[in-house]
Amino acid sequence: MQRGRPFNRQDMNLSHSMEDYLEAIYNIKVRNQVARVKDISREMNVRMPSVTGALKALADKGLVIYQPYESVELTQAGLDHARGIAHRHTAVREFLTSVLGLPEEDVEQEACGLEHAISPETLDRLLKLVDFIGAHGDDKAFRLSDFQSFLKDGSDPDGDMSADVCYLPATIKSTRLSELCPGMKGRIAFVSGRKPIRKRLVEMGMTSDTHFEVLRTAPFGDPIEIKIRGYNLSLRRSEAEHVEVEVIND
Amino acid sequence: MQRGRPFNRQDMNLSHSMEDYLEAIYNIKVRNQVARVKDISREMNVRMPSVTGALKALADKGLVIYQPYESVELTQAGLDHARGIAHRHTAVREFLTSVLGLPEEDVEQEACGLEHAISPETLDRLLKLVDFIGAHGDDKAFRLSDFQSFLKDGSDPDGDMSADVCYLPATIKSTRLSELCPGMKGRIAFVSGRKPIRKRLVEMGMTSDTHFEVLRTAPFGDPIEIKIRGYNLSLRRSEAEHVEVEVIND
DNA sequence: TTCTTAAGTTAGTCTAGCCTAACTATAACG
DNA sequence: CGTTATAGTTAGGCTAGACTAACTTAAGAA
Ligand SMILES: [Mn+2]
Ligand SMILES: [Mn+2]
Ligand SMILES: [Mn+2]
Ligand SMILES: [Mn+2]
Repeated sequence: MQRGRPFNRQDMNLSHSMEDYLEAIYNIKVRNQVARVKDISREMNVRMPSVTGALKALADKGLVIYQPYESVELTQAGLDHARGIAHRHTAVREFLTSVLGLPEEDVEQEACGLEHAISPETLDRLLKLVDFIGAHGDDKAFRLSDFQSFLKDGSDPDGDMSADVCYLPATIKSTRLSELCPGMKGRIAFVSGRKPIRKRLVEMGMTSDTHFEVLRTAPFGDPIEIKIRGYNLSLRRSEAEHVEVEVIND
Repeated sequence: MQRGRPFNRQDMNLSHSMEDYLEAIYNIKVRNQVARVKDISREMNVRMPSVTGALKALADKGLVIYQPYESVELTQAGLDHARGIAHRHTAVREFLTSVLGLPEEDVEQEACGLEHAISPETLDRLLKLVDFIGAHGDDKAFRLSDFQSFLKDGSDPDGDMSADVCYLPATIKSTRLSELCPGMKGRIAFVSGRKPIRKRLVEMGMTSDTHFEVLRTAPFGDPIEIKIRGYNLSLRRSEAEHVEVEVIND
């Protein structure tokens, strides 16, 4: 009851449909670097004119850059938003499979329906629940109160996941390079931002599909050092924020 | 991705909006016996002409009986459907509060958004998760695998909830009288079905707002014996199915 | 360089779901 | 029994989001 408007996510109120378009664009770009109308149409199972219409609406909201006949670019706001939706999707999927034990192949559609109604607080706790249960495995016993206190202060009586300086939820499959922790590996998906920034990063070797490993990060993640193409490369945080990566859990 | 149609729930495909109308009608009837346009309008925070339109749509689908200027009745199909939505709502709410520990007052809207995207399998497991954790309380430890095997065969190593002959999930706040287990108490909410059936049940004392307790049920719940207005009353299952009750956890 | 074809856009239609404004029915009251 | 207030309906408008049909663009093949 009380059919009100959804949660305030950064002052932007997107419909389920617009969120799905944004999510699709993001996922296609992570896979393919570029997202074209046909790709989106195929991914979402709608006709191309529907995509054109959605792109106009998203462009009006400042979330994508859309020039007729060109491949669609995400703005910084659009990218942040899209990443958020994709994270909600994976968080829900992982909850359904790893906590509720539902079969992988059945949960995709359901996750994509639920993701639009997940509040920021619920997302946070869902991520933590999945990680908490993942860390405990199938064997180790725990109390609900253990989880509740882990929620509050990050403490865990069994010590498997307490107070990591750098912590990325296991459910997250793609994010900014600047979010990664030392030891993590990944694949450069695409580089965002304005031309000069993109150019500079590409010249440093941050081209799509290249694999890398994070070597170390300074206290506030600035700079971040990675191993890429056999070289060690040091990036400023402001640069690493423009590099969208797919996390690889070997 | 893949914006397809929702789950097949008894061959009926209701929009989120239509589900909310049905849920509101059900909840109002559980509280008030009758649901009028104004009540629905207030409950859902929409204007009255929107309600009139929704009622016409629901009547076309055979879920409500709608005669201009009269209070709205649920058909048997509509009642079943509505009860299902209300159960999804409460299951989600209880999960959010008792497992994720979110504050009661924050979760209503979110539950009402999520309920529309919950599959039957997920509902089932969510109900069981809440019950399982409820039965274990905050203190007793358990493994995820305990829950998983409880899901499969209803067995629980700690024995608190194994193999109850009669089992009603704790999250369910209102249902048919025929679903209740011996020892449970409740309040008659309303009686459904055609006039002669309703009349017969009312003559037996099954009038709205009357409190009762279930004394015992025969193996397949037929007949069911209750204590009501100081008398013991025995009902056939087919009759008890028409009595919608609010469960009272004293 | 022209032809062909796939990708993309435009225009127009339809449905769901909300709204306001204006009209109508019902019931309660004097 | 007529008046009046409230509940309810009808008519009409608007937006979002899908669709088809028809046209346009751009890129590769001949
Ligand atoms: Mn979705
Ligand atoms: Mn999704
Ligand atoms: Mn709802
Ligand atoms: Mn609800």
